Amino acid sequence: MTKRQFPHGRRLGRHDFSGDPVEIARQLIGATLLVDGVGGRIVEVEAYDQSEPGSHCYPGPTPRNLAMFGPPGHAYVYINYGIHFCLNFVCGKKGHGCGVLIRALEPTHNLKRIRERRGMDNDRLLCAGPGRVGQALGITMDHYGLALYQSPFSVYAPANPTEIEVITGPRIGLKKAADLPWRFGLAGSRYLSRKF
DNA sequence: AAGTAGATGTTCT
DNA sequence: GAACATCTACTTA
Repeated sequence: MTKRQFPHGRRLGRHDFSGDPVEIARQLIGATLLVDGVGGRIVEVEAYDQSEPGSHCYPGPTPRNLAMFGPPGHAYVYINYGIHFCLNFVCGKKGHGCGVLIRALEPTHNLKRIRERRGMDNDRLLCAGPGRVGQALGITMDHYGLALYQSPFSVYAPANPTEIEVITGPRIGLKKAADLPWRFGLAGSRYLSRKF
């Protein structure tokens, strides 16, 4: 009998997000993210923390960033350039602002729906960038603050965490704290937003 | 392949 | 007003 290759490991719970955002960002590479059953494998993320000026939570709690000061394991959604809905996983401990921006997915679940939402057939570009991920998954402000371990979200650990090669680099699009190497990606993936 | 401009609206100075 | 954790379409090579 042949060994069954499962697409992913166990479902992540709230405790999986309570920790250092840089460490969690690294571990999220290769995980699977679904919203209402639509999504794919996480191939690129960035970490953000209250302690550095590149982060939205650097100034402390505001109406916009409040979710990042709430419990870990919830969604922080922001609108970028007036157009794009970008999704973050809130990490750390309640009261300390930090999170992980989901920058790119390898689409694996319900490609049909993703292509519809994105209005294109080029699989490589469906989820290659935070704005594209938001559109592909149908993210809106309705998702702000929702738990990642409950419907409509589901996040699954990688099936084979030891075989995943993670590459690191500076975060994209920042003028402040642009030197921190807090961008992480799946080595060799063709679904990255940009080369490392 | 690489560069530029325009879209579009909330937040910050 | 300016900046902004970006994307697309269009230009130039």
